[in-house]
Amino acid sequence: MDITFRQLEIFLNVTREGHLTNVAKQMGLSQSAISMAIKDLEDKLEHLLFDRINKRLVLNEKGRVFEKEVSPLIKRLNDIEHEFRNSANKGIIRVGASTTIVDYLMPPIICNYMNNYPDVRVHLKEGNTKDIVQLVKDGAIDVGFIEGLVNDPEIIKEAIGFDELVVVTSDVLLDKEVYIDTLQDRRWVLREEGSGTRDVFLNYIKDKVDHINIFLELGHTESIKSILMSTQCLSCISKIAVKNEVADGKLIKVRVKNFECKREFLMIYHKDKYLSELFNKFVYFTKAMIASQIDKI
Amino acid sequence: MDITFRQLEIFLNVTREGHLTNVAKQMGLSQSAISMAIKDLEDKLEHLLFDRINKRLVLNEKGRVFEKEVSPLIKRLNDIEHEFRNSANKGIIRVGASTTIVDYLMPPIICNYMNNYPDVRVHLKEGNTKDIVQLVKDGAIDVGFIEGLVNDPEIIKEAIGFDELVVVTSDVLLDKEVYIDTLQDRRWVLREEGSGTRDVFLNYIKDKVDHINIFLELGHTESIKSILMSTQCLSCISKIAVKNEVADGKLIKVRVKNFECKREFLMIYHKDKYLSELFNKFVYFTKAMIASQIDKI
DNA sequence: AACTTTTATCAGATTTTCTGATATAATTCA
DNA sequence: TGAATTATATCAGAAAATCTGATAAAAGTT
Repeated sequence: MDITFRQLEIFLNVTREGHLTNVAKQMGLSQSAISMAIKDLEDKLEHLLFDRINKRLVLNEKGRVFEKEVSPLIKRLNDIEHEFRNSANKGIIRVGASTTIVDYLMPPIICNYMNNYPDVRVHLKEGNTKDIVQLVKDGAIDVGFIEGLVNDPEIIKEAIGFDELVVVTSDVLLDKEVYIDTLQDRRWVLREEGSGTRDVFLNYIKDKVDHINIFLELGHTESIKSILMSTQCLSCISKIAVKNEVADGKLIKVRVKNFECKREFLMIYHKDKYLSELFNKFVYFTKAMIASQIDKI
Repeated sequence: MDITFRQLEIFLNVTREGHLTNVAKQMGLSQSAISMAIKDLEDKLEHLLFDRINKRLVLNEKGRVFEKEVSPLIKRLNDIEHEFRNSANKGIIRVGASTTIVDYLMPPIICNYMNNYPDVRVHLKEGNTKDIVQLVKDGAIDVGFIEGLVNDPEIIKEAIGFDELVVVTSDVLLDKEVYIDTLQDRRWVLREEGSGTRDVFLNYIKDKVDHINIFLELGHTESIKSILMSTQCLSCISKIAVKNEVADGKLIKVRVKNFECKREFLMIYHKDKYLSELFNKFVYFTKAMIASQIDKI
C-alpha cells in the first residue's frame, strides 16, 4: 500500500550497482524480488526511476532527484537505528522538583550530571509537591524530588535525605534563645498555600501555638528572603535556603527552644515506570549528589 | 527483520495520541495491530520506548530522543514521496554536447530553460561527437547534441538544424573572392583530430585540394579565434562561432568560390530511453530554442 | 461489585514479499 | 550465423509479515 523502507534500500543499492543481479546477491535475495521491488516503487511513485538500457538499469532524470533527496534520509535513519540500539547513555529525562530542591539542590546536580552524561538532556520542571506528584502519576515526568509527604499506591518513594526548617529574621534583637509562643504575634512571611515548607511548618507548630500572624504569603523562597532582610519579619524556611545569608550574618537563625522541625526529601517515580539502565544511573547519581550536598550544610 | 516505515509511523502516531485505541481507529487498523507494531519496534531497538502508565502509553526517556530524531525524517520522507508523485517538472537532466554546440548554442538555452523550469537541474557535459555518442549508449546522459554523423542501431537521432563552416582570417588582403586551392599553402589553424568540425572540413575539401598546410592544431575554437586575430593564419570553423567577430570586423569571412561546407546538428538519445513528460518537454524546448538561435545567424 | 476502558497476547486469516521457473532480449563466443 | 551467456521481467505458488477477532489482564468508573 505504501512505500516501504525496504524498497528504498533496494532502490539505493540498485542505484549504486546498476545491476539487479548484483544487488540480489548482495542482499541475499532472488533477482525477481529486486525486480519486483523496483517496479512496485516506480508504480507507487507514478514515475519510472530507471531507464532499462542494454542489460543495466540507469537512473533517469526523475530517479536522479529521488535518489538525491532520499539517500541522505535513509542513511540518517540507519544511523539513528544503529546508534540507538547501542547507546545506553542517551536520552531525554524529565525531572520535576519542588521549590526548595529546584532552587538550592538541583542546579549543581544537573550540571554535574550533564558533564558526566553528555548525551542525556535533562528537562527540569518546578512545582509544589502536589504538582510534582500529579506529573509523576501522569507520566509527564520520569522522576520527582519533593519535600512533602505522599501516600499514593501508584507512587514509589525513596527518602533521600533530611532537611531542617529554621526560623530566621534580620531582627538582631532575636539573636537569643526564645520559645516559639513568644513569636506567634510577630509578622510572619510564609510561602503560599500548597507549599510543602508551609504545610510542614504549620503542622509542626499547631500544637505549640494557637494561632500565628501570617503577614504576607509569597511564591518563592528568594522573595521571602528579600523581605526578611529589609523588614523585621520572621519566616520558617529550609536551612539550605538560608545557609549563605546566615553565614554572612545577613539573616539570623533564631534559637527557638524545643524546635526541631525536620522533614524528608523524597525521590518519587511511578510504580509502572520501566527502570531502564539510563534511568537507574540517573537515580543513582542524583541520590549520591543530594546526600553529599546535604552533608555540606 | 528490519524496522519498517510503517512501524515508525505507528510509533509517531502513538506518541501524539497516547492511546493505542485512538491510533487504531485513526489508521483504520485493529488495536492489536498497533500494539504488536509498537512491541516489535521496541524489540528491534532493544529498548522500551513507552512507559505503560495506567491506560496510556507515555514516552519514556529513551522514546523521547527516538521521537525527536526520527520524527523530522519521517515527515521529510512523506513530503518527498508526495511531492515527487505530483511534480512532473522536477528532475536532473544530463545533457552532453559537442564543442561548438556547448560553447555557442547551449549556454543561453540552458539558462532560458532553467528560468522556465526552476525545479529542473541540468548537468552539461562536453565532449567530441564520439564521446557524446558513447555517453548516450551507456545511459550516462539523457540526451546529446552533436555536430557529426552517427549510425548506431541503439541511437535515435533527430536533425535539429544546419550549420555552415566558413573560412575566416584577419588578413585584410583576403577580403575578396578566391578559390580554395589558392589558399591551401597558407598557414591553417584547425581543431585537433577527432573533432567533428575538422573532419567535416577536411572531408569536404579533399576532392578540391591535394593537400593543406596545417600549421597548428588546437582543442578549442576560442583559442583558434585568438590565434587568427593575432596572425594571418586561416581556419575553417562554424559560422556561429565567429558570428560576433565577423560582425565587428575583427575577422573576415573569406569569400571562397564554390565552397558550401554544411553539416547537420543532431539531437540523439537512446532507443530504450523512457520518454517522460519532463524529458519530452526538455527536448521540445531545446529544439525550438536551437532553431531560433540558428535563425538569428 | 459490576461495568467500562484500555493494553497485551494468541491463533488463524490476510496480505505482502520472496522464490524458482520461465520468457525475453541482447551480447559474446565459436 | 547460431549457440551460449547474461541480464531483466513476469508468473504462480511458497514463505513471511502483518493484521484481525477473540480473550485475558488490569485499572478506573459507576
